Amino acid sequence: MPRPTKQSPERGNARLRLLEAARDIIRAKGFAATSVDDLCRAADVTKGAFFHHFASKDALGVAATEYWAETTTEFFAAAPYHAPPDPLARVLAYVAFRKAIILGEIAEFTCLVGTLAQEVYSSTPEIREACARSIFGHTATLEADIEAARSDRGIAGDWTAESLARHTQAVIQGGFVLAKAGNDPALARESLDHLDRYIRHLFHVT
Amino acid sequence: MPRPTKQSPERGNARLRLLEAARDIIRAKGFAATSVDDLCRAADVTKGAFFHHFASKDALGVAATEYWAETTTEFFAAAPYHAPPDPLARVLAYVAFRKAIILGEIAEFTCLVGTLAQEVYSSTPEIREACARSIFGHTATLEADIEAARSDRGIAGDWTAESLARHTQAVIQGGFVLAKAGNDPALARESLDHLDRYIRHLFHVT
DNA sequence: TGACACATACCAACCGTATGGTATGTTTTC
DNA sequence: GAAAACATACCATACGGTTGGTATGTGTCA
Repeated sequence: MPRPTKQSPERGNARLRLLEAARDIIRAKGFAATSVDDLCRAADVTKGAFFHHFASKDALGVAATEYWAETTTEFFAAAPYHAPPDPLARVLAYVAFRKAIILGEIAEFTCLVGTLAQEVYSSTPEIREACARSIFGHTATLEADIEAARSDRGIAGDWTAESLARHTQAVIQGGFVLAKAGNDPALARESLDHLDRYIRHLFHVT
Repeated sequence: MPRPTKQSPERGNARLRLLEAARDIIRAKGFAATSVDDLCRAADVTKGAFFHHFASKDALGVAATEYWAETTTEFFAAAPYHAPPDPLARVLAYVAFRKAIILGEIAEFTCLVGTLAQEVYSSTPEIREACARSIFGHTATLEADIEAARSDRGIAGDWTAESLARHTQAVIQGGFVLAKAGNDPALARESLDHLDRYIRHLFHVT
């Protein structure tokens, strides 16, 4: 519920700006190393505004995760990989798309919820659960195409669409970890090439 | 350089105990959320001992990473997956072994350097570099078997042994991220099944 | 329609504590 | 007795969070 004023049109944006700051700073520094002051400084608001919108730093973490889930859902929904009429083509286009958007600074293309989950999984269950909703909500959007491709082509194997959808995320997240360790985005792209090859193998296409 | 005493045989172990505490606590809470006092308490030593052995908390981070690299190197060197005479069998045995050791609490089977790299990659380059040495030092031990399997069997493809070795680590690390997010070790094991299937596909075996 | 009651959005200053780190003293071994 | 291996006591600051307050908007009823 932003309420801009005639005098100060910035007013009403504090919450959103804090969420954007959280998205960017936490991906670079991690959650624990990001202070409330860091966020306020980046969002150009005071601490009073912070604690007006969020009951605690942890609550900001949950809100930032949910904000990430919403924005990424919209982003992927609008992405071009849904275009092909063939389900398998859409799945492969998804993998290609994920590879194509690995560009620029590491903090810019890596995943907030992967970072957060890895860091706070045991200390802050609320954040962990929000991360799970984001990740597995996304896998759910992939599952339909994978299952359609599988039944269309009469593929039988000891794997499920659900499991393969999750595996795509594991490969992506793992690629991010290696890219961070090696300080090289190519390490993340490389694993997506293997994933592409794996899926083609599963569906007997080249 | 431990120096145990006749009176107090605990003495001389402070450094090692701090490293063990770091290994366990950082995997559960993350690096930034782990305080020096946490580590001293767990290792049952004082702050004086901590800063006698480590110049700073960051230096402890580097040392803990190196300690992790050494101990895991020994652990994997002694593991049974080296037994098969066939290189491909060894590679598949490695994947099976990695799956088999995913047991118990999440903090106990997940990887210190993956967690650390994800958290401090941009804030503390020395730790990030130590993580890279650990991870890519490990992939180097896999490369020989993969390459031997590939040339033995005359496998040609647009992938290298080096790249596949790295991909195994990406899948493992990504599995850990999903296991943490979903609070379920089975999510990590599941991705190793996909990795096993992928490698068999690459080598045309069932 | 206007003014009263109330809610929202935000700010500046402050508080108690936990933190990383230091300075100095004591014990133990070679 | 020198030096390593600790322990004790302490410091400065950064941290998450609180407080009291102001400005601005909105619902409502005479």
